[in-house]
Amino acid sequence: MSNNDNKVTILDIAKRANVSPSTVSRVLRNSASVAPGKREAVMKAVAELGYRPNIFAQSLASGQSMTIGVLTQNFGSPFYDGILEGILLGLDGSEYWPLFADGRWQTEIELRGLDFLLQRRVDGIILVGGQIPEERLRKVAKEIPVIAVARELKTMPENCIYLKNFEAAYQATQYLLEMGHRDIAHITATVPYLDSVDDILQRLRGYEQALRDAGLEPDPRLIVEGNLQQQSGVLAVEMLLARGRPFSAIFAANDQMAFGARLALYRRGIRVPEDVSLVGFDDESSAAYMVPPLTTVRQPSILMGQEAAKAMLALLNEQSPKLPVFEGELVIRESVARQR
Amino acid sequence: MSNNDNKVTILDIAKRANVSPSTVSRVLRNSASVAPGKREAVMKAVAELGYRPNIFAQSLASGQSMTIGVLTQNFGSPFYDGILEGILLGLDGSEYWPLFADGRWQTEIELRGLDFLLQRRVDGIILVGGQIPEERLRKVAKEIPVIAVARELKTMPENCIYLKNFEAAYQATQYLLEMGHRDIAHITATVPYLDSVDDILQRLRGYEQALRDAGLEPDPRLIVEGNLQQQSGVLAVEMLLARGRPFSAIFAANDQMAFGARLALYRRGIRVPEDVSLVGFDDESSAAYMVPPLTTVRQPSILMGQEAAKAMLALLNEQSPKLPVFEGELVIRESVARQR
DNA sequence: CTGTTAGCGCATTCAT
DNA sequence: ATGAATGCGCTAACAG
Repeated sequence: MSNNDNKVTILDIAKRANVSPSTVSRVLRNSASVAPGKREAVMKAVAELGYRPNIFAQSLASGQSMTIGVLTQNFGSPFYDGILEGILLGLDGSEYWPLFADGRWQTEIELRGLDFLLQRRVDGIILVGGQIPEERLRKVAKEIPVIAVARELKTMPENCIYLKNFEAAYQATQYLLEMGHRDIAHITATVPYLDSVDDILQRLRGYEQALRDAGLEPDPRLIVEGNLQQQSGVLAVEMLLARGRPFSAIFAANDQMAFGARLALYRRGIRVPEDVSLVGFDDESSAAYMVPPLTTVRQPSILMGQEAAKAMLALLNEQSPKLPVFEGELVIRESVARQR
Repeated sequence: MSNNDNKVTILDIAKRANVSPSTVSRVLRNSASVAPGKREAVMKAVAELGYRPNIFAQSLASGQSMTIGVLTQNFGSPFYDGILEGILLGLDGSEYWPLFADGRWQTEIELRGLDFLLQRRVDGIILVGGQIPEERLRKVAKEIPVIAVARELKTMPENCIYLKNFEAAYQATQYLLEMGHRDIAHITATVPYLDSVDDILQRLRGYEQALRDAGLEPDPRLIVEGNLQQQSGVLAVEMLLARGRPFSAIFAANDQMAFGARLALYRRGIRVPEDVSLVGFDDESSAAYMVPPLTTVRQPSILMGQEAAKAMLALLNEQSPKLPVFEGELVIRESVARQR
């Protein structure tokens, strides 16, 4: 079919430079010392002929693909895209190139994506969230390096970059308590085809624990469930309102649902923060531009992605990086008011 | 180095199935008819040995990489991510896989990305926005199919999927005029290292033309310049306010800047839409969740991405797709009020 | 330091 | 319909 080879091979430049193909290979990948004169001749020939190494031949011969598989969950979602951006940044300048696959929060699709990446012979895999069973991951990790971002793997903790969701949620809830709130609602989430995402569950647990430590028993009527998307935040608030149980604050498990909640409150004429205070999670960039700006927990997605990329490069370089664990920093903005 | 081959080659399954390697290849790629018995034996062996074709060997031998290069501008930005999501969707089910590169709105980086994709021997290239000179693109297009999304290529119009920015901006401005506004500000944009992005420029032109057609001369004091990001919308409004030229409406060249504008107005105690009406562009998902919801021009990013992917697949299949041109639909929400 | 020789795994003639 | 042979372009021993 339509083939895009400029047909210049290592052989052509070998002839042009009056050396052997292997010498060309050597200077190109700097794998052994070559006489300065020949090196120069090779470089010259390369430039003159506009030579471009055929990556498939390279990979076939060397066994390395120079690619890193990135298995994400939700292409187009602010938080995950931030991580991807970070990975891109972290890989910049390296010889590796990312190969993306999207699991769409469905384990089956995710597994297919994993297979695809494996078939593409990626040299390493970065998981962004997701739900692939750890057992499967351990099998993969025997073959190639595996790093998980925004997911805590119980059985392979040394391969994860994540945020302490429980602690961060605890802190956020505690802040609301300190501001005098006693009736604090929580919007948690499940995703389609899946009962719960561990991160989100940890946030719920942190919320509950903070209440208990303040001598309050979590009230099921104050806990509603969305699906991480904005629209579900709208519905969650409407459900909350319908239940008739009064509340003075809402803590949403992510910013997107907090935005939805904000809109629902607006539609009902409920003011933020005068009537109800609102706290989100993730600190995606829109959070600072909500009206009023949203108090939220900062999850440094870009940084996390960068760290993941760096760790992967280290692993590919036979080193053992120590991965950072992130604390969620509470970013206080005007969406929370003191409750008298 | 760390090599991840399960070492099962076409030869192994040839032996196992008592056929020749070429027969195996034939059944695997369905390139010629094979006796049902042998075909079955091959399939069985494949399954039993867990055979996975080596994609590099395939590519090397066939000259096809089965990948499509996607050159984007701003990984992590809502609008472009939407397009990427669409491309992913459109490619789903095909044998092709996307390879992403990010130009970061800098022509130099973009050109490097293009080279990288070419070196990766992609079978086709989808450009998402960007500024690569058309001359260069035409050269590439001689080798492999090229499709541009969200960018109008003057010299190769049959390869573009874009939105009529001028007309859409005209329409949005006209709407504000119909609502009684006469003093309409516009937030346009340039990006770093670049004077202007053509899309954005077209929106400015559409705005100006609508004013003129209504008998109003565009007032330079009502035109401010951001950089497409949210924060620049804040600054733009502050600049506008500082100029002292009254206005009753703002039309921002994208939603992100509209969000920034919204915040700036809020901070100044200027109500939307009672005091100032606001219109954005793109209809990214947050627009509907702004408070109040943002009137904006819908640019169907996901759909555009899907169409691009489909068109690319058609081209790779030696067909000539006719590409759609999108009209921007004005989505009317509460951020605009009638001016008395 | 450098050239020669073998593959890497598969697709594709060319015979049969 | 099928097997044998050749080559894709490059890397990596292996000799010198």
